[in-house]
Amino acid sequence: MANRKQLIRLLAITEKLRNSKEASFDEISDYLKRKSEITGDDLNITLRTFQRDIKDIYSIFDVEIKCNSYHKYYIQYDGSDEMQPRMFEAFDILHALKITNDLSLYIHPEKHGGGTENIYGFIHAIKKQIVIKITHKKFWDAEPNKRNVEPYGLKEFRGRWYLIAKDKNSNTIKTFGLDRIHDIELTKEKFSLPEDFNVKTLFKSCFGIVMPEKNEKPEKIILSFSPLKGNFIKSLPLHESQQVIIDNEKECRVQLFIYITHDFVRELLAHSEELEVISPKSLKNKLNQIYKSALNTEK
DNA sequence: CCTAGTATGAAGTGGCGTCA
DNA sequence: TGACGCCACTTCATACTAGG
Repeated sequence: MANRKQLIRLLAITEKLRNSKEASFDEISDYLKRKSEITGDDLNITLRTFQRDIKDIYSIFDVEIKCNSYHKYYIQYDGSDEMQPRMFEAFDILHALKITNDLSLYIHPEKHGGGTENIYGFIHAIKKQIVIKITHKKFWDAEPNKRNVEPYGLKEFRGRWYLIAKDKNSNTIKTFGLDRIHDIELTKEKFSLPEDFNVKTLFKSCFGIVMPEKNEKPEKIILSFSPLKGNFIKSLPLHESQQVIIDNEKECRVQLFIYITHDFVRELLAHSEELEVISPKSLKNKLNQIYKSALNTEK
């Protein structure tokens, strides 16, 4: 299982460089020393381990750290965008819970509903490229099933964590809700990541975590919201491709470029009469059909 | 059957030499 | 000077064993 201390250290280094833009190894070392006093873990390291950590931070968190000509380290590329802060949060909570173990008499945390209790195991397997056996239970299945998967990465969507992994049975990339995974087991088998694989580009045109069918293509979607709802949609975009094309006292019209997956359709249904689908026609028809069948009381 | 102690292999770390 | 490969050493996690 992944070394908890090491992960805390990687987080601390990333945190330090995020906060102070750039720092020399000595400054980072000082920071770790101070952090050690707070957490009780000895996080002190030598330059050699620090250099290894830089590589680990890149492979686990997709954060690239470089050294400039003034002997200062800085974050050159931060691929963590909206995803990692939540991950850090999950770690922090986990870590805090570990620290406050003695307080368990007084504190009763909900048993990590998000399934994050296995997160160290997942990170370890992703990093080491180890095939894992997961016991997974779908919402609609009574019986959990076991399957061997190649873990590629983790993704957060609307407060839930998902494992992105290749199912060894069907040879397709799937997402598994962490709260649906009851148990993980590391196997002896290793795998290698496809060269063109990148979690971010994989989900670029997805609404959430539902993967499109093989031959499906992302589509240009134009939606018109009521002005009131529009304010909400503007502050909390449906997707990163969202662009506001009309914004007046009558409507707020936005354009998206994504796959029409069933989770996206469900999201649209939630906006009911405050939303009108302008295009494509097929999506408009789909929504109409769902509304119609919902009204059909004959069933 | 459970717990504490021990053995063993794996993973993490530090130091040194080399390269750019 | 920083990055990195290599090797030796340390630490950690797990399996195993003995004793209650």
